[in-house]
Amino acid sequence: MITIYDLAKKTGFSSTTVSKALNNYPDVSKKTKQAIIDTAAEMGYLPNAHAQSLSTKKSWTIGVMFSESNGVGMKHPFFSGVIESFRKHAEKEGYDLILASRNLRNRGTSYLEHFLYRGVDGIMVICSDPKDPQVQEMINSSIPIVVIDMSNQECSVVFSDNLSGGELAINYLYSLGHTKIAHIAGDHTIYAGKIRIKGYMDAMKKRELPVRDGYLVNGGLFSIQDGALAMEKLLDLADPPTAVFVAGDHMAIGAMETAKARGYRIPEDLSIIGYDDIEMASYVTPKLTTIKQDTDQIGVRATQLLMKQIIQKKKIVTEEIIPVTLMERESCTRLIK
Amino acid sequence: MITIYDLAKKTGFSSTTVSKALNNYPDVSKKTKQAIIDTAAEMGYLPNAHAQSLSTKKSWTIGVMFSESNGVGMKHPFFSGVIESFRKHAEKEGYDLILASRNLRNRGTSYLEHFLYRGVDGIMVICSDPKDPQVQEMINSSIPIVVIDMSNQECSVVFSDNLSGGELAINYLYSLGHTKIAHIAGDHTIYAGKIRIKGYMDAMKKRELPVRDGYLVNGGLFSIQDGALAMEKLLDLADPPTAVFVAGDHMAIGAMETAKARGYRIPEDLSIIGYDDIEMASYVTPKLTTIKQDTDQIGVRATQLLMKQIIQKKKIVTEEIIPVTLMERESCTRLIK
DNA sequence: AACTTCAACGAAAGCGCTTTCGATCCAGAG
DNA sequence: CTCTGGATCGAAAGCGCTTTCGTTGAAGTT
Repeated sequence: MITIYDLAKKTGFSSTTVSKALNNYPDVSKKTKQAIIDTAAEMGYLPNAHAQSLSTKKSWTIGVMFSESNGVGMKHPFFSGVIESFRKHAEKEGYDLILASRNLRNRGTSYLEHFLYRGVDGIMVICSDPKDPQVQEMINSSIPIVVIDMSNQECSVVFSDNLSGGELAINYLYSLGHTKIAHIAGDHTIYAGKIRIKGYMDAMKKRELPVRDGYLVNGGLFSIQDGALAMEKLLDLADPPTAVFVAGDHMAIGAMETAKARGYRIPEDLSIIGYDDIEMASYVTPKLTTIKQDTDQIGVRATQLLMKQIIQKKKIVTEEIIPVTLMERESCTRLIK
Repeated sequence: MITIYDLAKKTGFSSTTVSKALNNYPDVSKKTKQAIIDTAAEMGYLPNAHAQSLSTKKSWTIGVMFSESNGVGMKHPFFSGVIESFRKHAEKEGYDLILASRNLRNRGTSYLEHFLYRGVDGIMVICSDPKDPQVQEMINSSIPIVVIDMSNQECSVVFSDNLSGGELAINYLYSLGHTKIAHIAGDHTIYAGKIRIKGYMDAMKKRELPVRDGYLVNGGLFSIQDGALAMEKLLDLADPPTAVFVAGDHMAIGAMETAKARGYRIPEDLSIIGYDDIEMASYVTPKLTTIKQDTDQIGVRATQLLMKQIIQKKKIVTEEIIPVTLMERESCTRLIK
């Protein structure tokens, strides 16, 4: 490894001047600056990030944490979509992402501690559980942070407009003539799940549609199996719905599976609308009509929010709500009386 | 931030002893060791990773790079599956992953340079293009590295058994009575694509099945659209196949779409088998029969291989071939004459 | 000629930690 | 009572870089 001292020796300047030249300080002449840069290139010099960070207290890294409540981790399309978008944009600003582990050598450290240990400049969290103590700890610390997919009054958050998502869905279904509309909900410990329930309830009330007994069924942790199970309950009802708004695409797909298995035709006998617009939604049969979350935009806004805090060196608390859109496909149709 | 000097002051020992106590050196008594650890906990001491790395030349980080030939990046289920598995296992060994960017502040640095700059202990690469110059550069360097999804004679690689994958597929189709079997291939600049072609050709030859004109069609970069296009070509043939082995699930799904659009029933009129076993495969209609790549196992083996090199401090060149399995679902059926 | 100004450079301390190499002290050996 | 060896501890250098502050010399002022 070649250091600034090597460059100093070679060029005849001091290490101070070398450092300044490399960092484009004003108090070094054009000529020596060029000379130093040239020999740096020639000798294949690379700065040492650790030394730099130690000295400047800035690491140009961002810690990324996602809670894996249901064990899917990065494999969930929503997560990987957001992370990828975030990565791309953070990269443009010069930051690397570090995917942190918790159970590092020094046992029993929290994520916050771990990020502190790593000296990250900021933290990006994707978490759906507002009560997660690990996330709380990070939010309460003074480090710049942006959290995605939940709401919080004490930090920067960005999440989809889950409320109007429900409105959109119900409105659409209603416009197709449906009135017996059920909701397969995400667990209410999960922020998005809770709000989507509210969206559903509000929209139903607004149109004076009754939420019949059993029409609000908990679909658990958003998995395909959960959705399948929930649909069973719905179809077991004495007076089953003609349309169902499902809080997640995976669940919706599971729901379609059981409906089909039970002989229902979709959408003729039962309209289904999902939430997320994962890639799969476009390729199941029938193609799933759904509420699209804009993972790209979420990543973009999250980056901006975090950068702002890092630069200003102060936390800013704000809510960034990303609009959702209705993706009209094939799983819903006009109610035939 | 509180340092070992603060601990030294508080406990009355030297910083040397504090450091030794924290690192469990043998030449510090049980009693003082405990005292130091206690006050460290009490004062909320956290080591500084940058200082540590600077001093020890070990960063406990692994650089991760994936080539985004087709722009999907981490969003592709295979990538995110492997990365997630790798992360989990590297974490157990005490390593954090750093997702690197190339165009950092210092413009025009390569990935290798960037990883060197970051001082990673090793590199994990997911790349399908054996010719990628960036990857070559890394392989040729002396840093521990493991590359996934391609073959190479000069480093540790782990990839699926693409050859027997083809064999498996053709064998299965053949056992169902098919002889007119086509192949929608991945571009041959992509390692997996190339080998799967070979697997197809070998298996066909082995059974003395003719590869008719136009039966080997290039599906490009593994996208759904690519697959759809390729299937058009196949169905335009004067003597179209009765079964097709597709080099990737996305392509297979695209292929199914056009086949269905053209009025073919699957599997009655046309059997289709894919490659990957992405989640979606189980939920399209009909459920896609496919060759499953074991992303978990790939991640596990990659971690092990990399750890080994890091510990032994020397590159080891070896090939780890992960078995694939046939996932029999609904998109293939016995040929009805 | 004496003085101010400014551009260009360098000495040195500091960032927080590790590690080598002594130094010290005391128990037990001779 | 002296010597040896082992157990504990610390001084100091070093990792590679940044940054403050001072120094130098030449150009410009009066």
